Amino acid sequence: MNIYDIAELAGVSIATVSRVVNDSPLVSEKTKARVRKVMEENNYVPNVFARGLGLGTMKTIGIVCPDVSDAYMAKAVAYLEKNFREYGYDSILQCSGREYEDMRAAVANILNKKIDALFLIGSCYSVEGGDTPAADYVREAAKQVPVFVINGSISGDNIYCALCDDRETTCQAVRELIREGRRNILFLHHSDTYSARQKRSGYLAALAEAGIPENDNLLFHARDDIESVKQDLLAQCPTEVDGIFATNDRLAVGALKFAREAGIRVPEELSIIGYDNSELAICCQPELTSIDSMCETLCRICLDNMLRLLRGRKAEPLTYTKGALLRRGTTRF
Amino acid sequence: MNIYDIAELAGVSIATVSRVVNDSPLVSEKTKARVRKVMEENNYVPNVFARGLGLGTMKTIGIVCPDVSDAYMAKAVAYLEKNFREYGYDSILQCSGREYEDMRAAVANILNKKIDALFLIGSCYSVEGGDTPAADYVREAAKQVPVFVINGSISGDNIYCALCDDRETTCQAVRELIREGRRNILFLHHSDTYSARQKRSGYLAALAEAGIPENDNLLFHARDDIESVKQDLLAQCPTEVDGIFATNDRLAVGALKFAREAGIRVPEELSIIGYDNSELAICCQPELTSIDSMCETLCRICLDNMLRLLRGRKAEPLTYTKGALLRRGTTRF
DNA sequence: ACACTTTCTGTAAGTGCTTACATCGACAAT
DNA sequence: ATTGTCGATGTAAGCACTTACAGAAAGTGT
Repeated sequence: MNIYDIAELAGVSIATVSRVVNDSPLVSEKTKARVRKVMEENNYVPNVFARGLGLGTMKTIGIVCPDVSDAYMAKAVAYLEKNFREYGYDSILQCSGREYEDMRAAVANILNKKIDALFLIGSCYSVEGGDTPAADYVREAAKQVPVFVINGSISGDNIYCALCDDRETTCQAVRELIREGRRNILFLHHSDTYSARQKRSGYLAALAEAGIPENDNLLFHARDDIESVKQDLLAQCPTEVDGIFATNDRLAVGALKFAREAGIRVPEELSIIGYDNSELAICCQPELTSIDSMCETLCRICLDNMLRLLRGRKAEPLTYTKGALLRRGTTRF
Repeated sequence: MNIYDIAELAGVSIATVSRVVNDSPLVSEKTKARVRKVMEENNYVPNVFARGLGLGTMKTIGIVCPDVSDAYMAKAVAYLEKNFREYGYDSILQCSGREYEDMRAAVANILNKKIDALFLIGSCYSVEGGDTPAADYVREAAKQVPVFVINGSISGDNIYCALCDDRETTCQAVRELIREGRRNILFLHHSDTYSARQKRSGYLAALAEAGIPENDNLLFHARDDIESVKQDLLAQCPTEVDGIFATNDRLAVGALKFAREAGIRVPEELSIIGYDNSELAICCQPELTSIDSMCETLCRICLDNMLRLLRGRKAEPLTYTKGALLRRGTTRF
């Protein structure tokens, strides 16, 4: 059942059918109605490929993220997908893993699909100064199609980023720990992404403000699963630590488990703050004080930028939001 | 840069270029090499739409799930997407929500994309006897393209399901609770999906085996977020309860929080078992005994079935796995 | 040297749609 | 009656590929 069949059945030309499909004002309401009826009766659906060939676009948006099974990314993907569809776009998804080459391949592959826009999720696509190899292929991609980065920052033409001001947000959170009287605050991180570095920078700034000297022993690198974090801390956590700022909730939960095992009371002797406000935070005991990193807000910003762009208007290349500190049981404030 | 340009530059016809792209044995190695070189130099990529038009397929697989931000589904999507790509397929994703009409629309929409196979994730697509309205459109879809259902069961031609034998798995778990000496075991559930009914059936079977009479007060319906579950249980949990079987980990964690708030010791006075073995399970204290519902195993089965089918061989319409009980701190066994 | 394969390459006809341009009828203005 | 205008429809040329079929080149056997 193709456009010719419909044209024949409706007694019009294929051009008219095509116009009806696209709801062109060039067709009279009368013929529109007639053609539509024939289409419904034969449940005709235009062939996407032919359509794409003619139009050069298929109304799809590509999403690339390192790993959808990560809660933050899953939330973002879910939100984006839902909203895209409301505007008539479908999404094609590609999980790239975290290796440079795989990410590059993922982006290259998804570009071949003639997408109308590319969304990247996660700070692993970020670039500090703006000139690491990882950013190159994104800039390359941006030559073909607008690129939107959620929770990451890449400078360049046709690249639009929305991110949480992790530095400032972290700084404020650490300030609160200091106000509680904590002096030996551990910075617990896993990877060395842009986002992690921003957080570290905010952490150091808060210490500096309070006149607390830096201490390299307090920059603690751990593996990224709950059990390993616990083990790593049990093995080498400096004894004087009275506060832990973790770059994500999983690490924070690991820290909490470490405290329990080490017999350290939380929050009496040790305060813990997580990041991302995932479901893990309200799952543990005491519930974890965490930072809402505004996943959906960032998605919304990128989405709005995209719509603006598609309507021929200007979009904002870089937007910051601030995270919100959610006070719960692992801190005293 | 299209096939004509490459043909001209390489001094061959477009047919030859096309054959090189498709690695046809009809082209001599010599010309293949020459054409490939030209393609690389100009980084030529065949147009997907034209390709799709000619071939009638674009090597993409559709995935429909109610909600990717659910941990189980996210895990499945991640696994599938990764594996599809290994076999040269891309994935297009659609989150359907849990409403019947939305699910129907999602499936209809994704079918228009000329996908090569359709994957459905989640038991909300399931059908007990095989004849609820929800199954109709899936059967309709199966006329166009093979359908694979992960953790759900729909009978029909060209539909291939893989699911965890929730009934038997639940039955075994409840048996263990009984062996522990529990007599008043609460069945804590949220929705009324096929999967939930299977679990209930297993629960009842275990009770029957042990000669424990059914008690409707012990079939407890709660809302599906941690805080609400806790509230619901605080409000109306029968006092004699000494065991809780929850249909997912979130509910189980809610139950754990309830116990803590009600001053009931776990596992001394109350045992709790969850389902899905999500990260939540190892996050709480004591860690949650849970059932691994074999997400990736089920995905693997469907994937294998698909590959078999694409190679023209027969696939298994219905495969069961058994879940694995992971004993942790919320039970005494 | 000839016929006959075999191997490789080219020609051209799809594939189903969009859209610039042409056409046609109706109606208004002259 | 004649020209002009405008709205509705049709014609045909893309769009970038695949592939059946034709044909040329090369190799084989006699």
